[in-house]
Amino acid sequence: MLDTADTTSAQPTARAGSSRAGAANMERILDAALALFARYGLRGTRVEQIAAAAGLSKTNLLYYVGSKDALYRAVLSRTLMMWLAPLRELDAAVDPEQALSDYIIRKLEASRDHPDASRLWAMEIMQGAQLVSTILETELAELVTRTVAVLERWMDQGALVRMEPRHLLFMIWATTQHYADFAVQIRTLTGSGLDDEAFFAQSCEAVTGTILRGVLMRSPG
Amino acid sequence: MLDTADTTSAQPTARAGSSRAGAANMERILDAALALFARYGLRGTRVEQIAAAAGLSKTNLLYYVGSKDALYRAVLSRTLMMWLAPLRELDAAVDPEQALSDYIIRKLEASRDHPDASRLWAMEIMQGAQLVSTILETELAELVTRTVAVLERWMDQGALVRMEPRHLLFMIWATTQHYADFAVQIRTLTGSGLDDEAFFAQSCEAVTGTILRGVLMRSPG
Amino acid sequence: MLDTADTTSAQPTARAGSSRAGAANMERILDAALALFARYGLRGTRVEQIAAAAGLSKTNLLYYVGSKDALYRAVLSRTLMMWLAPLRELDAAVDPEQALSDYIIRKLEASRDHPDASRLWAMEIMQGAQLVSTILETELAELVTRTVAVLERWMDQGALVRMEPRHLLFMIWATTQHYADFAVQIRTLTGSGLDDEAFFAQSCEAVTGTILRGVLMRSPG
Amino acid sequence: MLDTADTTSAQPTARAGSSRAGAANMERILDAALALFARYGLRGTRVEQIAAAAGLSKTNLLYYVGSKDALYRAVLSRTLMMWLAPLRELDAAVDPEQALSDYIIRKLEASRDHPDASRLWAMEIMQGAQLVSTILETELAELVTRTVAVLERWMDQGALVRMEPRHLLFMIWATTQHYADFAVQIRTLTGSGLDDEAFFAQSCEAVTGTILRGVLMRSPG
DNA sequence: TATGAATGAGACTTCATTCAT
DNA sequence: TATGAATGAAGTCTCATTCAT
Repeated sequence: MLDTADTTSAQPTARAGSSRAGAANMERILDAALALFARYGLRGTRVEQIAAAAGLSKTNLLYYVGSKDALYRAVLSRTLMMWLAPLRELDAAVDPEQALSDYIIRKLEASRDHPDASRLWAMEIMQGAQLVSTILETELAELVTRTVAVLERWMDQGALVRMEPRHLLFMIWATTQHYADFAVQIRTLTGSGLDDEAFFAQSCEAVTGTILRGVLMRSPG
Repeated sequence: MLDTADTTSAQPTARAGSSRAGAANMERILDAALALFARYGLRGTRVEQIAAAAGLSKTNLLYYVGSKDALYRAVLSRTLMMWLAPLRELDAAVDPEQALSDYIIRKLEASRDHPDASRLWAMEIMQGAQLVSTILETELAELVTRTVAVLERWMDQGALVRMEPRHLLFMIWATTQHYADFAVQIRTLTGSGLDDEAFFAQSCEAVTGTILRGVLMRSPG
Repeated sequence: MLDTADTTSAQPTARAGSSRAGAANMERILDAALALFARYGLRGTRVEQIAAAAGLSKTNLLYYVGSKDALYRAVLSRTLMMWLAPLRELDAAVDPEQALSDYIIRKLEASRDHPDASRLWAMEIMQGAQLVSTILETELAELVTRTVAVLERWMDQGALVRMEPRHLLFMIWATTQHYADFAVQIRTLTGSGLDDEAFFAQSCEAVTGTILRGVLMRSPG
Repeated sequence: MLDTADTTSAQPTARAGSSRAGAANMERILDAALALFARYGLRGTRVEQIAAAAGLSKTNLLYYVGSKDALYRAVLSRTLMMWLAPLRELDAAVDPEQALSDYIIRKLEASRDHPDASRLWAMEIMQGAQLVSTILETELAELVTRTVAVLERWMDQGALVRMEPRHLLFMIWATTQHYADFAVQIRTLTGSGLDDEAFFAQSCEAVTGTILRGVLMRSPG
């Protein structure tokens, strides 16, 4: 059963999952759960659905995960890691153009590779961030503070347009995640999505180009 | 009971609610439902919750709306109107700087004044746009086609940076709606939200500034 | 409101229905209710259905009839009269062949003209005769006793085959009412019903012929 | 859960109930349901009632049968088999007197042993045969066609009085089923029922005697 | 008379979870 | 581990009836 206390552990301590087969099952469960929770929400997803998607019986699924809520928390904590990773990797050492460009691309790649994670995160925040509020207040806040310092340094150096740095972060998050969260809408309006290579490149170009032009003091070379 | 066929009518024809008291109740119901659906989703919201929030008995609520699903559809159709309105008003006659700036501000005002509507729309899209797919494919697509033409004309005139115009729309939507959809996260990280006048101004400035710099050929005056 | 105590009164004392329009409404209500109760049963019929069929609002219908149960009882008591009438008219003075023949024809006419009444009666009996048990035990029992005496006299006279006379009554009831109660089945198997003149004649002939041959000492002339 | 598609299967395929205990439960459920549906109708019977009668919890009952409607259909399909069986066994090889006599007795035995089935069938037909119309049109119609051929042959041979053979079938059905369907009325008027051995014999004698005398060319030996 | 509004007592059904094997 | 059986707590919706006008 999942350790229901530690919300942040990506690899939840499980009474199940210690064996080879068990671990594999656990993976399948988490994958299936992510896909379904991201689509139907916590309440909207039925345990039986997840079990079917993971190829287990409902009872057996619960044997592994303890409860629906615990599973949701486990999925969420895994998602969190994915969500925070790109920001952690923002490189303060390189020049801002390169750093921001890399960051935006990594975020778009995340949107392309883990759209469900992005959507789950979005739904969780929109619904009040009940379960992740702690993470927001600690890990994320801290990470943001650090990033803000970097951005401000760049502004002080005259490399970036002067603005509240957090808004810049919000804009990057918003634009990049939009391609995952609103994928259905985008597909309806363009006929394509990030999984299409050309479309990915085009989106990358549009987002990076516009934002960099918008915040760099000199147009990007 | 709601007219469940016409999903697009903002003022759902009600079997009940034709009288004075009925109409007032209907308003209260739609308001309460929007707030709750946006927060807890369709499945996560209980009819009784909505009834309580609207000051009616559960039974009486159902007398007006017929069913939870029908109510959801009614709320959604109302939300849709709010969501599409700003884009409809985009003025092709004025110069692009003014037009885009106005549009962004209107979108931010919408995020400030109707954050629930924005969130409901977002959730609906993220969950596959089951109910609004028709609207996406017809009304929205048409509106976008028209707007794209305007943007392309501006690009042809050398006023805007050349890019796929749809990405510009996506960026505007993403950045402006982000302030409503991720309000909790933003509040955690900044301590404020769009309801704060100064913060609204600051956000406006940041978003409009960055985007306009990012897409106008000459820096905005 | 109907007098809910007196189950047998065909013209229930109503607080409504004293005026011209009221009486007309009451008729329409009873007709509509009979048709629906006969088809869907007491529980299976909704007050609103009856109201719609009678051209009144649900509330107004209840104003007239007091309650669904009271209406059901009123309809039933009316039905009862129809059901008992033919037996009351069985003429002990004429010869048995004529008397039985007439009775069977009257029963078949009743099945043709008031199939709903027959069905309602049948359903009521099948469901335990909760409401009509009193009538069964008093009026019907008495009527049957009288008829049995007549039949026995005819047997004593050697006009009829000797048998328990009640079974003869049951057979007549069963065969004649069958054409109303199982009309759907009959129509499926023959393509016709008692409303068709030829079919009515044919049914009459078959039933009277068989029963009379079955119970008269000498073949009917 | 019941296979709700195949209305005709007497042994409804159940998602649940494959094990020993499950099958036994299923039997108890169907029995209880038949008794109650026959008495109170579909709408008039509460799931909880059936569950109690079967010795299960309401939830567990639904675990087996899926829904009230599905249960009703299952009961009905079982009833159908009972109803059609006697006619299937009508033996064209023996002489008409014997064959008809046997058939009538079998039908009376069915009325004695499965009165609920008879009543349920009757109610279903009276209410329009919504669910069994297909069976009426196919299986029953076919069976009747075959039987009609047999009866006509007998008429051609001069063994039976010439008449539309279907009316003879109707009369047999009507008179025999009457003892089940109108049992309450019969008991009120005679103090007895088919479960009483003497009464059964008497009824048998009366019905067979009358009908055979009514349709055979020579009085039965 | 007539009707829109309102309600409470059900009734069906869903679903996460537990039990027993 | 794995699963069929069982359950209780909820949740939606129906419907006869009453209220107020």
